[in-house]
Amino acid sequence: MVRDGMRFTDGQTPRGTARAVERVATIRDVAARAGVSIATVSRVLNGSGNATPETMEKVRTAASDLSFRPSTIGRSLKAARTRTVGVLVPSLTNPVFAESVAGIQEAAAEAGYSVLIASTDYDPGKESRAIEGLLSNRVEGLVLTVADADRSGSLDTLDEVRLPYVLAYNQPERPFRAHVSVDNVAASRAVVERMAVLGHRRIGMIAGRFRQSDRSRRRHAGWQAALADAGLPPGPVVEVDFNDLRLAHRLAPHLEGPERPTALFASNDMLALATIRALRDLGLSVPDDMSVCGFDGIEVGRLMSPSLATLVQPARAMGATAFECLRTGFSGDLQGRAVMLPFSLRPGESLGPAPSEPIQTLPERR
Amino acid sequence: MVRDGMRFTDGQTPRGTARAVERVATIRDVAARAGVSIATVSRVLNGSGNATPETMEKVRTAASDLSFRPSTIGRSLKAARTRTVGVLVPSLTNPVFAESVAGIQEAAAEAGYSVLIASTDYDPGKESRAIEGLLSNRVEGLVLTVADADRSGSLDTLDEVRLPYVLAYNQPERPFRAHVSVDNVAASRAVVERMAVLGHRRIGMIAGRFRQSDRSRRRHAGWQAALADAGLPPGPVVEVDFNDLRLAHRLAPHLEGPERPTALFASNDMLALATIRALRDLGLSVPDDMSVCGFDGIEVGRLMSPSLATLVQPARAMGATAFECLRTGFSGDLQGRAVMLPFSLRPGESLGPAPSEPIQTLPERR
DNA sequence: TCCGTCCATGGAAACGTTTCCATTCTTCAT
DNA sequence: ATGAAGAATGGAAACGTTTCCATGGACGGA
Repeated sequence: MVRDGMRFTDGQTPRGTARAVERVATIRDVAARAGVSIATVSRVLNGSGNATPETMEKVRTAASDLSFRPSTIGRSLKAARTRTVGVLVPSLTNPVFAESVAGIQEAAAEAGYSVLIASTDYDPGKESRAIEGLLSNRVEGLVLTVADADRSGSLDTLDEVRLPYVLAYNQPERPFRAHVSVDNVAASRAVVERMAVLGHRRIGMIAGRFRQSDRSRRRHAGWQAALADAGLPPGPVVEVDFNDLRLAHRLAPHLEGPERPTALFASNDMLALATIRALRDLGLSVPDDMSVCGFDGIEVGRLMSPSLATLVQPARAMGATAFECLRTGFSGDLQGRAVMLPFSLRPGESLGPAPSEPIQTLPERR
Repeated sequence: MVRDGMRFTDGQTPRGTARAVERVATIRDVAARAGVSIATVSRVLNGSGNATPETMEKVRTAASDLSFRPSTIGRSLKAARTRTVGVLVPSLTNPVFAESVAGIQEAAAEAGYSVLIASTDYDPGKESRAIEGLLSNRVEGLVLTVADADRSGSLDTLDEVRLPYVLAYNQPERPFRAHVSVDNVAASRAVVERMAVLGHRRIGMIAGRFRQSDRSRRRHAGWQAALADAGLPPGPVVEVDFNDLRLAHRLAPHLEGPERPTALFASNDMLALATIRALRDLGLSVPDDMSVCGFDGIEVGRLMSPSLATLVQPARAMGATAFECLRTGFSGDLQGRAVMLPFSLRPGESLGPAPSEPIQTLPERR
């Protein structure tokens, strides 16, 4: 029995490269040093089963002397549980996703889970490879945001292998897929109604490609419905690609003539920022010549000038909730679960009252 | 020999909860279905060793019928390699970190590595717990950004267990810790020199807490050195906390009198945005009354008005390079490796020429 | 004093891979 | 025809855990 010094139970010398890499201590090393069996070490360290105080002491010191850290991979193999979740988002650099990932990560850490991350860059190839990787890693579940939750090969795969997942931001039309989101239609209505209250009667929309985003579709629907309810004509809709945010030449055609909109609703904040920038390049002032309101509630919106008016989604809570939903759903049924989070309208300098001249011809709406 | 249908080699029924969870297929299931041994399955699927075309065919169909995905955890256990790296950043919601994480993730995916992510929120407790978690997960190495790379318990731990790591953004004074960064001193000098060229002679600095950030210290040093070289007096330095970005009351005292600065250099972009916001709240116009330049080069800076002048770090490349550095260093020695990435100055509307009155008393600097 | 309990501990199996080694079979040169 | 060489394949060990089961000892009650 070796009482002091690291003992390599298999008798081989530590493998090394140019730089001497010590073998990391295993439970056998701890057992040898403490002079007990590995079963006892496991029990003591996990607090399962009983042990003499002296034994516990011996094991604990041995473990700390060797700075033993139980290998989660050995543990996972035995337990058939990895305590790991996967996260898949289109992009980490969009603040709204970054924030929800932060929420997931925080909640996961709290619950003792690890987080494997992957991103798709809106590329279906990357997306499916990412999913494969996560599946191989035996994540216990996934929180993800996909382009279109109603037709997604990745989600089909997940359904097939019956791996639990919860969508974040996505709001599928077929509701059997668990998701956490805001009520995008109602939220968009709130924006448009607010614009109407401010006297705007020609309200356009800048939207992400409908094909590419269920959210964009929903938000467009809300915009449309609110306009109809208010008896306002639908303004121009500009569908833009997320890869090309230089909008000036796309917007210019709609900014001429007496029928030009006085307010633009952007289907997300990145689009709203790009819109403001483009308007400025075109010589228009926001909000004097044109009001703009975004959707997402990214933090930088508060810092810029003019500050960005936006529909705030609780991004961090969205991530955290999705994780909780997933975790509590591990042992139950996730099918059809949907959580709607509250939204709010954050006022900002980019959204002001409509210019006065057109209003004179209209009864003011309260 | 079972020829068709999934066979559970251990004879137990699939364990299930409320929702029938099928056991995921293992290599034994594939072997049984193909009528070969698990060794053969492994060889065929990994392309190691030879096999009859028919055998390969049988194995491949069996694997795909069962949608077999080799468990990386079984594999890792055997191979003592996890093909996983850990990433640790202060915050995922700061765009500059989000972007570097994106770079890491991209490079890692390319190289067939998985990415475990954790964040610290500038909380040492969270930081050490995160490190513990990553160590337990047997990551092969770490890319991380810490508050102060010269005194970091986490880095000491990593050195102790000899786990390879590469710092991103950090630029430790003691250079034995591998890192990828820009030359922060030179970069800051470039900013200040540019300001001088534009006629500014009283240049202040808004900096993150020096205690909290080696970068902030470096950038401050560069600012100081450049001022000295230009024969300019050091302007006011405002050290701010990252948790409280309402700066108006901090800035106000320095904005009075004839000696007030005409330009402010912020040690990072989030600070620069907050500064612009505060100035605006105080009734000053940027850049007419005060120029502001940031440091980081976050993308949203381009979109806002006024657009943000900033010292651009190649954040994505920083992440990608750090990962590559780590990966190629796995088998070698990482000690003392330092990579300096090029920086550039992005002009922006927030940085304009100095107001004319003070210039008349000064020889213009070229 | 003896028997039955319970407690502390150890042995060993199992989880899903990869890989070394051994075995069988084919093939080719002598 | 015989032996050697090589190809195809299978058996089994190993990786680091957890946990079931067995064993031995202490202790209390009759």
